[in-house]
Amino acid sequence: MRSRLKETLDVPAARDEGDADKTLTERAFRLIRDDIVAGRLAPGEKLRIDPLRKRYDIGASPLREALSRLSSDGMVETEGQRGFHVSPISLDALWDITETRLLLEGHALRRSIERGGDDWESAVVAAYHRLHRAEQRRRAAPEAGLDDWEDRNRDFHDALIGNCGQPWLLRLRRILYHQHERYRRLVLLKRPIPRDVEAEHKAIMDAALARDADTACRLSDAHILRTAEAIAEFVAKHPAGAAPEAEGAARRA
Amino acid sequence: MRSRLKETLDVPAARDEGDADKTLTERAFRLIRDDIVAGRLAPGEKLRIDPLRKRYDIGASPLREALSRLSSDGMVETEGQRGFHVSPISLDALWDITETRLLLEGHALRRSIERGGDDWESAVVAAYHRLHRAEQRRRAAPEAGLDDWEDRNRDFHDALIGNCGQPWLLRLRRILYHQHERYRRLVLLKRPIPRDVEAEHKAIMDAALARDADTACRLSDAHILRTAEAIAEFVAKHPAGAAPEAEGAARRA
DNA sequence: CATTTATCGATTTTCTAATATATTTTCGAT
DNA sequence: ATCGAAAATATATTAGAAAATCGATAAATG
Repeated sequence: MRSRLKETLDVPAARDEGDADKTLTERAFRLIRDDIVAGRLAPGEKLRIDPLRKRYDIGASPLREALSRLSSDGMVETEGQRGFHVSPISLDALWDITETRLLLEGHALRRSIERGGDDWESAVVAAYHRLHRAEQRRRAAPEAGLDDWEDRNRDFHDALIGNCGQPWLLRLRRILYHQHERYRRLVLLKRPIPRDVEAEHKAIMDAALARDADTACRLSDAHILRTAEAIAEFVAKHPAGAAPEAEGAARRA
Repeated sequence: MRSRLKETLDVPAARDEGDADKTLTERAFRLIRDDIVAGRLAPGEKLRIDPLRKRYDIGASPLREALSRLSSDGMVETEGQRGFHVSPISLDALWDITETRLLLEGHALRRSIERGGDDWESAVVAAYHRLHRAEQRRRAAPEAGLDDWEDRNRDFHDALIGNCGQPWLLRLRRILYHQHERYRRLVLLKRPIPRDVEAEHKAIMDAALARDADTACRLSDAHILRTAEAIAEFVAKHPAGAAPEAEGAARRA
């Protein structure tokens, strides 16, 4: 009778939501979102339809539908008859996102651990392994595999909380994760990871597999908070890009 | 520097998000969502474009954009190239939504109370007063003012948590509130409110104004849980409409 | 003369209408 | 009955037209 919670466990290393780009709208959605998250579309930048059409080779309607969905996810904003633009960033928003994510992720992690199960355990171990490999590879070629590392980092955190049995909780938390990822990557564009994130991941996994929910949540909170603090520090020093209104479209003047 | 948190307090009794329907897309978004929440579009019902065009007198593109946004909010689902349909309902989803909302609403309420402030207090009192008047009116004409009562009930709960200072928390919680409202109204279509909800509202407000966050959260949790239990009981007895796939479109056969 | 207000044109966004693509149903043959 | 091919239906997409906004220049006012 129950139908869709396949995101929960079935495909541990699956890509994000909808998976395969069955329609141009889905394709546009993923491409634009990834460009925003990766910083290739700058915060506050105006998103005019024609340039986007050429950039992605996709017609106006699918683009507008994708942008509509992204506006529901808070990645772009749309105002009246004035088109779309990438959501600006700010320190306030960073802390808002961080605290709310802390709340959701903590709850989901605890539930996930309490429910336990063999499938979940092996999914966590597998995801950690894949992430570990990406970390090693990244140490060799620091700039190269960032996209890859991000994918696996996301998969690892998804696997940890994926057993909580609350699709809505996971859904909302994923929105925040993507927002958080955007802030993080704006920093990672210019700096390497500043601390031993790998060890933190291992500690969280060990606590989770030992069914020690309190410790796992504490470590997870610290993990997220440390990241947010690093981002905040960076943003405070380099205020560039903080809600710069129009940027990147300085083609005319 | 900070820009948009006007939803938080500025306009206590404001209607939902985007307010005025500046574009047909916004208009379609609100109309369809309200029809789904009010049960005029049944759970699982297929949403074909042509019938919708005639129903709302809006073209295909704005409709599709509105449906795209609604799919991000979980009100409709879209699968590959097979169009849109109203999200089905289920007991599992009800509890998922309820528990997740409990988490967000509790946190937001506590924050809101802790931060206090005169503006917030008066907004809460005003919203309660408006709700109170609607309750009285509804006792006189039980069926009539349901839409009105729902608006004011939403405004009251919004006012309580609106002072938490976390726009993202409010944003995600609002998604869940609408989902919850949908389940509730599917029941209210056929039954009156089964308990003294008015007294519960008053108790929550009193605790909030007394800055007793623990009590307010406890009462709020109980309030939400009791509602969910009433819905669950009803849905268990009347399994009709639970993921009925295609319904209401039984025009052909 | 400086500042504001009004107006026009260019650009952009929004929407309608028509085309192409995919899916579902129907119908006939095995 | 079951399967497969073809028609019918619906969806997704493109192209083009209508509405609105923005910027610049000109007129009006203090």
